[in-house]
Amino acid sequence: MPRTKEQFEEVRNKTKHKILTSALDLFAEKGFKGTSINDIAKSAGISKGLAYNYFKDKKEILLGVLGLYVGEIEAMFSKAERESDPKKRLKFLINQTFNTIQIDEKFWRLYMNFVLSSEVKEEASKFFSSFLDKMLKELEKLFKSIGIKNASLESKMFGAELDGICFHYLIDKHNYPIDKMRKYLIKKYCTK
Amino acid sequence: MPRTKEQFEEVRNKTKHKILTSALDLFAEKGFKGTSINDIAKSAGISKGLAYNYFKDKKEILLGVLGLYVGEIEAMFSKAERESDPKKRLKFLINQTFNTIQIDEKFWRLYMNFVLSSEVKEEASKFFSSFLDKMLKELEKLFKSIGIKNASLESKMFGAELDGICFHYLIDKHNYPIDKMRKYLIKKYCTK
Amino acid sequence: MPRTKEQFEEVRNKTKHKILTSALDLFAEKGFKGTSINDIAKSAGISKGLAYNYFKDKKEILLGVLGLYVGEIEAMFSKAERESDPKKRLKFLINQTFNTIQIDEKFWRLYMNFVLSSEVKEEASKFFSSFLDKMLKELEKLFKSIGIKNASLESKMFGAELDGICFHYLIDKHNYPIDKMRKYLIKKYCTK
Amino acid sequence: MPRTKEQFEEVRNKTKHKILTSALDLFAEKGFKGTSINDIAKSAGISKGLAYNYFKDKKEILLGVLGLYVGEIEAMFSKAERESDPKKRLKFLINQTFNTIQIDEKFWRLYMNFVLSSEVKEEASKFFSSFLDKMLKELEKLFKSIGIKNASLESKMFGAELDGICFHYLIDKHNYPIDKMRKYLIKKYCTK
DNA sequence: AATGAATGAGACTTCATTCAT
DNA sequence: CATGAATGAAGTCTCATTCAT
Repeated sequence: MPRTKEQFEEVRNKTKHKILTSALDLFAEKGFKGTSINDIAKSAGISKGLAYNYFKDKKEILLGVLGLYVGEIEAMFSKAERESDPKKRLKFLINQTFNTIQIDEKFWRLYMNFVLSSEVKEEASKFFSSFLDKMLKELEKLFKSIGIKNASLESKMFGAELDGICFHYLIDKHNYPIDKMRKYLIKKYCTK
Repeated sequence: MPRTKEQFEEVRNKTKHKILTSALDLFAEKGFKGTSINDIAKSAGISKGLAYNYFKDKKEILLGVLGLYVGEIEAMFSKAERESDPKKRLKFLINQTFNTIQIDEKFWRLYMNFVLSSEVKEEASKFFSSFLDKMLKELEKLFKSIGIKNASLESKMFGAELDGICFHYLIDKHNYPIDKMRKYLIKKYCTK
Repeated sequence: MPRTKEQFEEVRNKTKHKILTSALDLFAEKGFKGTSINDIAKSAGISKGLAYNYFKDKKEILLGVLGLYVGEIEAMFSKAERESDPKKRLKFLINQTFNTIQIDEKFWRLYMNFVLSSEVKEEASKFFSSFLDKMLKELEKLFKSIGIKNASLESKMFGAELDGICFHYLIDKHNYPIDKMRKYLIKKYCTK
Repeated sequence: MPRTKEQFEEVRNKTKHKILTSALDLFAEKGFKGTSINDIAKSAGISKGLAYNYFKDKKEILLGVLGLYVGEIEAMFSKAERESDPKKRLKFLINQTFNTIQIDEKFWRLYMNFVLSSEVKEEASKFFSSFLDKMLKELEKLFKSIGIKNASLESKMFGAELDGICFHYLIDKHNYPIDKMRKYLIKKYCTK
């Protein structure tokens, strides 16, 4: 008797997720080109061929990995919207950003790697660039509503600080004083 | 007799340099794994085989590329030393950094790409990490001598700003207001 | 009790037939190697696994497809036998041949493809070669009984004409004047 | 010291030719899909990788094989042009065709296989179809100039005879009376 | 010093076939 | 009887590296 659709669905989801998380780790560590399907399959505990039952090709796996975080990031922004006080909203965003940098470290490593490298030209680049763009626009709006003068420049500097901190944290996460940086930023931007 | 030797030497150096600059462009654009020896040789106008006459293997070419800039960066720091006034020294460093980001854009793209991903594990990573470390230490010293309170944190924030700006510039160099950012930084850190 | 068995049988036959006709279409269009079991299963509206419930492997499907037409062709010949007048018998054969070329176009495409290439060496080749041989022998007998001089050669030429016409028709069926060719042949061989 | 261009050229031509003739044999016997690059390389006595130094991909090898004969066929036609007497010209063409069928048997096997199969859709199909078309047009013209009534139909029948004979010869070349067929055709079409 | 032909390992990908359910 | 997840072999293709000349 065949399995029910639900049973298949569940197996598929499990395997798919295992592939994606394995791929995230490997891509983040060794880069896209530096990671073979074999690496991913082994790490996910499946056969090379099965990966192609779930993803049309290697690029699709990368996009799948990115997809894992799209929802999360958008959720963060829309959740921030609910906070009407601009400074509190900014504080929330800072905290969330620092949280995700530490929790989803692998993803951010991927982000930093791919937004510049264009190993996978169109697909990933598009994703990352648009994300950065969106974030900077959002920040500028927020800075304006806080009443910061020269919001365009200030928000860009703030964005640079965030990405610079993320960058340095990823390079040497064990020694980087990320929590001090977080507090510093909150004090600087979110108090009168 | 020595004449001939010198001429040989000069030809060798020229060829070597052409290989390295070709490689830099290609690595920066397509990544290390994405660039073939053939690509480099063609771009340098030589044969594949000849490249191996100058470099033991592909990794050596990468290290050679990095070596191109080691001297330059160290020169910058030691030149800054000559300026005794700390604020002027910082100003000099900021200006030099922004200059090199724009002039040696390809190198910095490489730097940002490799420091995280380690497509070529040890060799390049080591180079880049140690460079970053050195720079941050230097900055902290400088901030202290300027008399900035909390120099450790402030210098790290300043480092993050520099790298963040570099990062965003490389992502979208045509639209990024890099000169405004430079002026902003100088005003912030180098005036009373 | 027997009722249920018959129903089962009917379902099986229907499914089997669907697989075979789907396979014929695909084999004729994309070749044996160019057609996957998945293609066939999808086209037949069943699962990949079920195909193996009906056929041991891919080759068996091909043989099954050929089997679909064995009966038909033999029926044609034995039906022709019933016509005692040799010229009428030849006329009948010509008409039947032209009919089947147009109706069972896919099969004849398969025939022409496989008789030479032997993608599937022995099985299909044997089938097709023996069919051709039989046909040519039959024709020679017929030509003799009509009283044609040099029946061996003439019948071979006639066979070449039939296969040549089939060949050209399949290459460009929309523009080929197949009905004119048919009439021409009948006039040439079946009238005094 | 590097080899001269001529030396390289010669090596390349030799290897390329070996690849093409090996490929012709294999494609003719086992089909395009049924022949692996490994098969070809082994048969040509080279490494798999080297094949790609000469041909961009497998399709290019096929086209290269076809190219081997393009010149030959066109030469045949233009040589026939020089014979002003139409019947003699037709006789020449018949003889040449039968010669090439026997000498270049492998090529004609390829032709018959590919013109129908569309294993390699566009590239090869185009080549073969246009060749057939051209030949039929040429024949029709020739038949008209001979003064044959109903030249269009007669020339098509003649074309079918040629291809049918070729077809049957390839199926069973050891037993097929190809020389008798040739004489028969010449007698039929080229004498008063 | 210089060339590019040649190799071979390894990458991506496909697919016939098996099997648990 | 029926499903499609899973495997593994095999195929296409790339590329760092070697080597004869």
